[in-house]
Amino acid sequence: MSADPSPTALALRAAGHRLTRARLAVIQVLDEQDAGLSPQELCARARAIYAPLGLVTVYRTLSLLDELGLVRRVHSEQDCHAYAPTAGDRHHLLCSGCHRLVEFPCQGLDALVASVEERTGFVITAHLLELTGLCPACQRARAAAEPAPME
Amino acid sequence: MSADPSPTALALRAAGHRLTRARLAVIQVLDEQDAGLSPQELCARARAIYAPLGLVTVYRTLSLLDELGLVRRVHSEQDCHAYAPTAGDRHHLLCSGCHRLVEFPCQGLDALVASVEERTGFVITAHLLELTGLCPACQRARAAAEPAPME
DNA sequence: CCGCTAGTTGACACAGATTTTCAATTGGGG
DNA sequence: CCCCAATTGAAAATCTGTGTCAACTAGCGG
Repeated sequence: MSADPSPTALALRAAGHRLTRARLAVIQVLDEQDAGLSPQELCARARAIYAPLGLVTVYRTLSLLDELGLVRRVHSEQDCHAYAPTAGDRHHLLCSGCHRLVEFPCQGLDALVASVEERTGFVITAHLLELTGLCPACQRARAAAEPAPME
Repeated sequence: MSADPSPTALALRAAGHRLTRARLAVIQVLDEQDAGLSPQELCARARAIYAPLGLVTVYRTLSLLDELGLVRRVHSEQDCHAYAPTAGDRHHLLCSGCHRLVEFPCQGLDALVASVEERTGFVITAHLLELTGLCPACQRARAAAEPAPME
């Protein structure tokens, strides 16, 4: 009941900001979820922890955390304004049929990043990779709907 | 004055849509720029070509072009809703210092895509890759501003 | 070349999301 | 424990994006 090992909260305090109840509630919800949450969803869930929390404060807390690099914005096609805690390099695989979102770990991108850095002189600090395709179920559904592929 | 080789316009007509002045203006602006443009910016620029253009029409045109895969949404951190013409598999490299947008051709992603397809059973049809980093100029600027890296 | 019709358009109304404003509250150093 | 500046929440102001509808026009048929 005393240990509060949330690295996010610690980082926030280290940056000279106060650890208020509102912020702790937001951080706790963010830390528990790793799927993207919109400010609205986040606020709703955080109210279970700290009832008087206002949506405005959620926005402010998110932008503060974002500035400090403690959360990341997730850009899915449908919901562009979801936030997730900064955790490794996760990427998204989106089904264009049923809009299911699958996450997969980063792998095999290092060589590409290194090559781009070399060619452009940039120092790459982050990457966003989203693959879009058809999941197995939607492939079957589509195959059933379009009998002959015309060829 | 007669040749209008805009492949985007042709594709639009091929899909059974009318080539109206409003749409042509939007397409022309999109084709001229390859940095991401927000609907607002797009509308402002397109009005130089076709003054009565309404913002509503820009939204409609963009979503139509998006459906047909003729434009792509660029998810930059600041402006999540910018659009850029789809041109092959180009990817974006965004400088977090000066917000410059550089494009680079797709390369070295095939193996990763194939591996994800194999593991998930998805058929990947598109991919969005955005790298964020610091361009050479901003690296220099930053180095000058922060004299000693403390180490 | 002309007229017709359905696809399109622009203005306005509307719904939501995000920001600003401001007085009241509160974290945490002294 | 006190105090002050950082922070908060509510309401209002902005912005962004969507739905509605009468007027307009691209492009087909003649």
